[in-house]
Parts: sequence; C-alpha cells; structure tokens
Amino acid sequence: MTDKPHDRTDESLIALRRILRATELYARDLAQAVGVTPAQLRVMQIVDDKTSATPKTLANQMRVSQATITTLVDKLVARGLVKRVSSERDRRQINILMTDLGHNVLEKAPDALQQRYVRAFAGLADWEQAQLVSSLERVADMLDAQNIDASPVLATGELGLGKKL
Amino acid sequence: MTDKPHDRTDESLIALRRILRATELYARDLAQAVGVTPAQLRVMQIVDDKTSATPKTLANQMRVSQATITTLVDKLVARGLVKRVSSERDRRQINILMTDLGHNVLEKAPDALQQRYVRAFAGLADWEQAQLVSSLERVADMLDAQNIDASPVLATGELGLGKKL
DNA sequence: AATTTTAATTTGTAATGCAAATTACCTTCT
DNA sequence: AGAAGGTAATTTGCATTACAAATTAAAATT
Repeated sequence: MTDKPHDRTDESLIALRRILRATELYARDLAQAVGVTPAQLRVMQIVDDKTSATPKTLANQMRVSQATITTLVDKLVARGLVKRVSSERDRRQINILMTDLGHNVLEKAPDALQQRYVRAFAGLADWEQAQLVSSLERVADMLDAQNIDASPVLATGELGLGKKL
Repeated sequence: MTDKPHDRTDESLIALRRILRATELYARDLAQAVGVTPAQLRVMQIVDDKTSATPKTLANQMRVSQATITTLVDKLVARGLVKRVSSERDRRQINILMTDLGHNVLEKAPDALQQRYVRAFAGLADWEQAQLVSSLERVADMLDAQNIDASPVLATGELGLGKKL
C-alpha cells in the first residue's frame, strides 16, 4: 500500500463514517417515531425479540451498566410499555416483559431504518448483495476481532431482524 | 433464525451493527487514552484538522447544536487544550484553535481505530480492497442519500474518527 | 436609522452513563 | 446448619452530552 494522500484506506474510512452517521440518524428518527428515546427503544427491541430479558442480560447486550438499564426500564415502566416480573426460580432476578401497549407501540414503529435500507438492498442484483454482505462482514471482523468479549448480541439492538422483510 | 432463511439483508444489517458497535467502543477507548471525552475529542480532531474552526462550523460538521459546541469548547478551554480567538473580520465569530498543549495531547493519541483498521486493510489483496471500497460506498449512498441534506440538524454527531483524510 | 439576520452564549432541562453503596437473595464451604 | 462470599438489581450521587429558548453582540439589509 502506498501512502498516497487519498488511497483506498481513506476512501473506505470515509464511507464507513457515512454509514455510521446515517445509521445513527435513522435510529434516532425511528426512536422518535415510536415516541421513546433511542436507548429506550433498544431495550424494547431486545425484550420484544426475546419475549423476556433480565436487566443483567440487557446490560450485557447493550454494553452498558446494570444501573443504566434500571433507569431505562424505569422510564419504560412508567409509561406502561414494559413491566417487571420477579423470577420464580431466582428471586434476585427480574424479568422484563412487553406490555400490550408496548407491543402495539412497537408494532406501529415503521422500522424506518430497515425499510429504507431493505428496499435499496432488495434492488441490488444477487451477486451485488452477496458481495456486499461479504465485504461488510469482513470489515466487521476486522474491527471487532480483538474486542469481542463473547459478544452476545448486537449492541444497538438487532432491530427485529428476520421479521418483516 | 426462525423459519426464515437467514437472508442476506439480515446478515448485512448485522454486520453494520457490529461495525457501529466496534467503532463506538474504539472511539471511547481512544478518547479515554487522550484523557478527554469522545465528543471533546471530536472537536479537537476537527479543529486540528482545519487548524481553525468556528462553533458554527463545528456544529454543522458534528451535527449538534451550537449550544452543545459551546459547552464542549468550554471544557477544552478550561483544560488549556484549545483557545478562543475572536475573528477580526466578523466580530460575532469566534475561531477555535489548538493550543500547544492541545497539540501535544492529540499527537500522542494513538488513533486506535484507524491504526487497527488500516493495518487490517493493508493486509488485503488489491482486488479485495477495491471491492470493499466500492461496496462500502454503495451502502453509504444507499443510506444517506435521502437523509443528509434533508435534515441538517437532527442528531448526535458521528463517531470520532476523523484524522486527516 | 431601523429592522432583520447571524454567531455565540446563557439558562434550564432531559437523557444516558458510571461508580460505589445497598438490599435481597442464592451458593459454598466448613 | 450457619457463616462467608457471590450475584442481581436498585439507589444515590455525579459527569457528559444534548437541545430549546432566551439573550447579547455584531453584521447585513431595508
């Protein structure tokens, strides 16, 4: 690799930055559409995806402290979107579940991020899709290779993937 | 996951999430290594990159409000890392400049993300690099085409990559 | 000169996050 | 069994990041 001022490394970093920023903006729009904050939405998405989750689990998946989860869940509970249910097997644990209201609210969320992305993605030729996936995965591997501590799930919240495509 | 064949859209979204998460974590580590917060580091990087920047410019580039920039700059000024200099041409404007101390501190920053990424990138074959760049740019186009100009002030800024490109 | 616009700041508020202490409940070890 | 230690969640106190709205000061426009 030469050290030319504008080599491919730079280009790829620029593209990455654009992707990240756009993704952040979408996440924010999406959360706003649902009427919660982005972090709260992540909690809801994970809980919904697994039908139940403990604060501990959420903290691990979102990579924040349990204390942070407590406050996020507090907000959601106060708004009736999720509920806390003590575990029977281990009374130290609390299961967080969606309420009906929470479900409705989440259902109505238009999945803005995915909609837009998915639509564009679907418009690509098969080989382009394949190439894209492989490139993205390669980048992801490159970036988080050293960092994975048992990365249980995706931090920003695995937005109901595999649902309505 | 379920009955649905793990379709490529899902895979690509998952990879995007991994990239986003890894990048966030790196930005955090990097900022900590420098001894400032991530947002403060972003300000320093932009200022350093352009040798000078106004709060307005910074707000636009980081996509946060000017008020937010004010507080970030306040912190940096308080620590002697940057300084404010009134513009001669337009006295409403304030130019933010690096101090010598700020420069030193930033120089020592190992820009961990870039280092790691660049190293991996450099190890790829030429055709792989080309493919990667083209795929990333395609994704970036897909994601930010509709968004960027439409919403000038929406949300939290990008992540703190941002050395000289 | 008067009005409007622009740049930055101030003020007040909210969300997100952590560390440390606390409470309540398992586990383990003797 | 009972003491000691560990784990899950919460509470408390604090920092950071962020915005909206009001404010100050300095152009730019009319």
